[in-house]
Amino acid sequence: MMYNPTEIEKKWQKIWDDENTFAASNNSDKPKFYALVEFPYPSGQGLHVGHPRSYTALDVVARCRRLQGYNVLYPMGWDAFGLPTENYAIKNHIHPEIVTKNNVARFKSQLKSLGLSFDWSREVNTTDPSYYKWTQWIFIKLFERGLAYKKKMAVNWCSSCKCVLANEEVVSGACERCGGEVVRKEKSQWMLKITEYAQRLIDDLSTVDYPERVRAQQLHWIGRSTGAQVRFDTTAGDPIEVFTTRPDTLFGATYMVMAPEHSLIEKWSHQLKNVEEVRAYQAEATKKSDFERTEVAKDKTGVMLDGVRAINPVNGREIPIFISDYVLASYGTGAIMAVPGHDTRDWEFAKKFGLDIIEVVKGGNIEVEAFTDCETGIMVNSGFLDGLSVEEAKEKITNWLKEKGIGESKVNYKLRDWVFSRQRYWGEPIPIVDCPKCGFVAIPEDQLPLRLPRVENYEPTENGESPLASIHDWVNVSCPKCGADAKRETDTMPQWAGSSWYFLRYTDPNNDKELASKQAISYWLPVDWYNGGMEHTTLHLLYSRFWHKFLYDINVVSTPEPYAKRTSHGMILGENGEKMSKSRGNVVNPDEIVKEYGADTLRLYEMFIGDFEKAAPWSSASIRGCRRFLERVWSLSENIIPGDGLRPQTEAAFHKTIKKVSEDIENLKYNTAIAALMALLNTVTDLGGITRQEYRVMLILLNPFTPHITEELWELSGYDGRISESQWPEYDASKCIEQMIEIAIQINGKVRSRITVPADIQQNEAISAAKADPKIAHAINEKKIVRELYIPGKIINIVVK
RNA sequence: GCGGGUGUGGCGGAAUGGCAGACGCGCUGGCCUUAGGAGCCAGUUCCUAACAGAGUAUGGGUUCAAGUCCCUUCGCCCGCACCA
Repeated sequence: MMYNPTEIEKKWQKIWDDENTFAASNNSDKPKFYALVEFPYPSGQGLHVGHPRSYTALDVVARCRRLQGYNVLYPMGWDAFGLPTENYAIKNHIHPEIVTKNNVARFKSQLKSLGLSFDWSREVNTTDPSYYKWTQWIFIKLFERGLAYKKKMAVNWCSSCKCVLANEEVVSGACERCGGEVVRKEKSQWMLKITEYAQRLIDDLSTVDYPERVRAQQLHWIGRSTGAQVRFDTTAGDPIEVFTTRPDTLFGATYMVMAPEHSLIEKWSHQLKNVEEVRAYQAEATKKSDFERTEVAKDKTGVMLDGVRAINPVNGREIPIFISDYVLASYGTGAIMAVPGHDTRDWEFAKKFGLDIIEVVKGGNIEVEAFTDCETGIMVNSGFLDGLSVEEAKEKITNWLKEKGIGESKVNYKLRDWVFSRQRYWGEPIPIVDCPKCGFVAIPEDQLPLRLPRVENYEPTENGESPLASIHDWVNVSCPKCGADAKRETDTMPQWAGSSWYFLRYTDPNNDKELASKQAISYWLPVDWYNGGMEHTTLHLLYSRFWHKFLYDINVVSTPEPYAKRTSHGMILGENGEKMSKSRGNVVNPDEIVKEYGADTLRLYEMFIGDFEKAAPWSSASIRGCRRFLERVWSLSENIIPGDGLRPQTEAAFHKTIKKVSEDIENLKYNTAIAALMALLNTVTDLGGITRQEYRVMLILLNPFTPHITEELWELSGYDGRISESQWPEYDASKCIEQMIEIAIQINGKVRSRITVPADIQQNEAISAAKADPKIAHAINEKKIVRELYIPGKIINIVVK
């Protein structure tokens, strides 16, 4: 019989559906295992070959765990709010709801064709009112606890999406999604206080199993730095507060710099002799985009405030104050003390403006460049700090500042609060009413969900308001608290809202009383293994950790962290090694691969393609090798030879393969697991066939990777029940050892010959056997043997002179 | 600049300090075939007719033994980037 993947794949997909084979139970005596992949955004382009890499990898884990006796939850859903859908809807005059429905249907049928063992009865969709009811509920809880607030501030504005962006969504000055130019805009926005969780987001990274690159990226993004906040008095009376990580260099502070937006400048305007010049510089700075302002190689610019000077608290020296855009209003206090001797930026600025540069740590040459790498240096020109190490000086000066009441130690984070409003239609409405008397009022919980109104026109407006703002009967409401005329918030939530808690909903997807029952959450959480893309490290992954911690604080979830283990797959590139994209013309469509080779071949190939964590180029030639392998597994069913159990000559090979495949699946080494299975097939083929029991083991080991063909061969071979309900084989370590082993013999570390000896041979016997080998005997000849080593089972090395 | 990776055949890639190149692709030769983008067998790091050599980006070191550990230099990828 021929291997016909199209036929058997359809057959088994239907059976799994009909029999609910992969449904997880919230009540089970088995140990639980929660495997999670990032749910996709159902785009109009359909599934990309990159999606199955992640989905198959965790499908392998999920299927393997089921065979190992776990109660496995492996769910799937749709992260369906978002701009592309809205833009498509605008362009084609179809409601986003319809677009979403169509895209979801297409994605779902594509995913089903891959034979992924999702529990489809738990499917969720973030755009479903019964889902976003709870997204809104969480927002209200955040609001009630002061973690959601509205603030007028400079925001990142994507001029193409006509929408604000979070800091995390700006990539080198451009919009993360569309690449459009990002400019600064003053707007009143809903914000979430993620900064309040900064320290816990750092601390708890040590309690979870994340790849180093993910951990490092999050730490860096949160950007904790310790130092001191110091107050400098000024001749104008108002002090300037600065943050510094180097309080030890205070004696070297020869000028100060404030961000152009700093509020003191306005206050001092009447005392400044060069107000015009200052105003001009401020205007220039606001006009610049973020990208221009943060260009690194850029020359330092600035204006000195003429008329106000600061006083260095350690020596009473009067120093000038500048404004410059190299100081950011949004970090620290928006002002710095400049120590040009020991900070590169300050040094450049000082050189340009002819300011004093004082060496306060010995060791560098401050005439040539700032001496920044000076943590081990000794203090000089620093009064009572002279002679101390940098570390001692830090401590002494901080204590001194505290005693004098002019400063104290301080921790700062680069992380900013999360800009949470979007001026768009296709998102969750923010459930807040703005009442002239009561201020912002959350709508009562029993009125959730606050549904998106049906509208004719959902195009963004030029003035930066949400399309919802023009729907008068929706906007104008009475205040839920006092009944007065009030207005609804018309912005919607960002794309990241729904995905910040979706993994909780899977545990109890139809609950209309709670986002999920406490019981279901405590049973399933934390997620045991979460795989997803690196691109979400400082977005979704960080956001969802924040929300989870908040839900932990209000006693909705029972674990401080949502994911016990995170892994990250590499991208699948086009055949030319470049990122797949329509414009490059190197896109591979998974549907066509399934049609030509079958889903099992696609799955196997994507797992075999290379190191799971690294990017790998697609190869339409290599995939044929995977199909060939499956053909050989198929025809092996017609080559069953008599015999019971494992044969003596295959026993070690099988036990070793069971061990290798089991371990490799745990360690993301899918490629070598498959290589081991290929090698096992070669072994039995060389022996002329396979016994029934051997074939059974081989099929189970292969089942997580290629579920359809193994299910079919299982049935054809007449084994009991379904392979998906069978048991994962166990290996016996003592049986992994071959009876006879080949050992290499080295002379002075170079391999000169090999001998085959019993595995349990003793050192002296092994060495005598080695010396008896003619090549070795010849090589030793009359030389003096200095040393003889036998590393059991591995190598013999004879050192001669 | 900072952080995280990474460098091995023609290609994707294997190798708890112990036989470098597993497994697959491709390629070469053969068998089978009317035919082959099918199948089977053999071979395939480089140099060599063969023996012998050389070989894991670079230069050094540790070791009986180094792709693997330590130091140097170089290249590439990803993230962050005037964060005081």
